[in-house]
Amino acid sequence: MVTLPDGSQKQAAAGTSIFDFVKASIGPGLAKAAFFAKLDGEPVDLTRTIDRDSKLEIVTTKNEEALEVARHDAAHVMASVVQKLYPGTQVTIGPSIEDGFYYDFARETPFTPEDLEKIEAATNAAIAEDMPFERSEVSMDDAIAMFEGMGETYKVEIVKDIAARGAKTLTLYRHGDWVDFCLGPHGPSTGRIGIVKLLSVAGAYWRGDSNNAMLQRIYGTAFFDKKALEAHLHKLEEVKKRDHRRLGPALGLFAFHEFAPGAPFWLPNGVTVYNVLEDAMRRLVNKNGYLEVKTPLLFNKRLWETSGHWGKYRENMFLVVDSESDEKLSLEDRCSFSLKPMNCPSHHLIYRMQKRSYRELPLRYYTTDALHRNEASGSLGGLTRVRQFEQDDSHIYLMESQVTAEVLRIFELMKIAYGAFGLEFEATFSTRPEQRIGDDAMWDRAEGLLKQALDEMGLKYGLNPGDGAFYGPKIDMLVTDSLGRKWQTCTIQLDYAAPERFDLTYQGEDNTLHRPVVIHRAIYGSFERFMAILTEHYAGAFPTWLAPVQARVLCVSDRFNEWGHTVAQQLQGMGLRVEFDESSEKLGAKIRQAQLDKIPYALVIGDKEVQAKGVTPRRRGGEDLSLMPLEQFAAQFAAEAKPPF
RNA sequence: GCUGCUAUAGCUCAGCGGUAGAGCACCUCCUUGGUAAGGAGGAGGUCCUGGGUUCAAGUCCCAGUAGCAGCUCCA
Repeated sequence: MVTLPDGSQKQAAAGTSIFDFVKASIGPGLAKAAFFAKLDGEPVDLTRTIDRDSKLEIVTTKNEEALEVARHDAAHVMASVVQKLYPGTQVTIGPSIEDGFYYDFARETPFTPEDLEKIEAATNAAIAEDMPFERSEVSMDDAIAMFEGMGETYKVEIVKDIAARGAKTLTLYRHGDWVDFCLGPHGPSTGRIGIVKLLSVAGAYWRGDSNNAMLQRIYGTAFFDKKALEAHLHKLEEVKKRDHRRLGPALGLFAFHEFAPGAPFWLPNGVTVYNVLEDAMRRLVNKNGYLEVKTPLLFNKRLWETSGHWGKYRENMFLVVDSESDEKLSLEDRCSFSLKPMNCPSHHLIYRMQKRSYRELPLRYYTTDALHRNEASGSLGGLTRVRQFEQDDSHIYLMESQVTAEVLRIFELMKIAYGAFGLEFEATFSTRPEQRIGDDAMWDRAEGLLKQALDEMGLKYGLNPGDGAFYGPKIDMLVTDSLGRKWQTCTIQLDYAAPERFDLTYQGEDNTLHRPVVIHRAIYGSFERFMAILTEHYAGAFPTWLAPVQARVLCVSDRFNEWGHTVAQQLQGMGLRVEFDESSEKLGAKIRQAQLDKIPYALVIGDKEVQAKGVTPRRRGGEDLSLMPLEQFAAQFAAEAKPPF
């Protein structure tokens, strides 16, 4: 007896394949559209036989999950083609991933872009051959012998691992004369994959470990039809257009120079946005009991020895040679100073500058100083990974009993800040890792406090067991932008180690000394990364309150310049960021330029406006407002330009 | 840091062994034009840097630097 998703039940003769059952008992149309099935929830091939009462769900090519399977099919086909075209190449793994798939190959000579074209063509040709995927099971010993015979050393290694985990048999999938092992399921045949497009080659370490051999990874994607593929490629183009690395220089926000890799130059427009963000955050934290401080950028390494950075983080620190140090010493010994990579240790020093009372807690220090981290050259990229940046960084010193309430306060600030940008956020809760300090009782308490805060906030969160810092559990925030992409912005971390290392204390109500707990938190995270997110989120068209230039005055002819200048000056006098277009272009060209510069308002001035002492505003989207008196526009413009927090 | 790719005018790119090109931007002049490009003229380049091959090198080879796609890393 087979139960279908709609609850209906149908009789199936024992031993019939799912495909035959569907064709006979449900309909040939569904059988034709079917890609794989779920038998009692377990994904299986359509060739799987039904041998007991079960729930059956047919997954058709309309379903996203089918596409995932098809992409895995595509990875198999591509691997088979690569081994034909390039004998001696070993296969390793090839999963389907978001939006596509990849396959890692072991080969002396890397693949060139020309190779990729050849492989792509041959892959699509193999798809056209419409070879069925055939599933079989073999014993582990047979599997090992088979892959050893084929000289597939990586496969042998994986199979041995699987055997070591207790598996008795291995599932093989064959199409044509090519075989690989894999859990499956696969689609019915190669012909059902649709169309494959290969995108890039890159190196990837075997098993993701940089001590291992570098493999050649080919990335590709597959779609059931050409139209869907083209839509996907078009979407990639659109994302590219929003890329902050392209928009930043084009809109005069920021730029990079070879002489300072990983350190942005903030151009006038970018500084304006940066400052608006920074001012808003400063107002917000000031209203919420934070105390702003500034600390040195350059510190004696004794600070980092105290904090533990010298041991654990030195590779990422920019060390500074003390010119008065003994030249005979090693270079590292001469580097008695370092630029700070984090603010926490210097905040701890301030905490220690006087005796603290429980009455002062929670004590919240806020800093936006520049931080320097010597990130690996290959990991730099735009504003999302830089070597010099600033954070809206805070360290909060409090009693354990205050933690939950304080975390809730932080969530409230995040809600205000992210809400202003229309960014949704969710949380990931990371708990105790294997390597950790403190006893289990401490971790129980700490995790309980954070969990309580998450629950009280009603925040959606996922669990990341074992991913906490060695010194405490943490909450990571993921924000979702206008394209649905997720970005990690900040973490809220509980720290039980720093108070020990820095011997931080407070005098309690009971007149004895106690250890405070430290919370590390930032809301934007780094201003640099946040600017990147916002630039792409808004596609460079910042809302009026953030826009570097909020309005530009455009005169129909320079005969109207006098009133135009009056308008610009009056608005500027109100603190609004208004420009005057001096060019001798026609109005259409000026409008076009304002639009390309993504300025929220173009203020058109001609005869009528001069007569009426007014302006005719045009919104960035193309919407024309009607002629209105300057005072009226100024009032509504000023309201719109006011930061929301 | 690792693998691969890339580097030509401010930007986007073409050129590919024989003394440097286009579009846009920029400058000058003309045009005074009502909602996404008015016209004409002009200026602008140690073709990333350093080596090598060659009679001859943006053009081929090697190295360095930076960027890009990934991998590793990411408090």
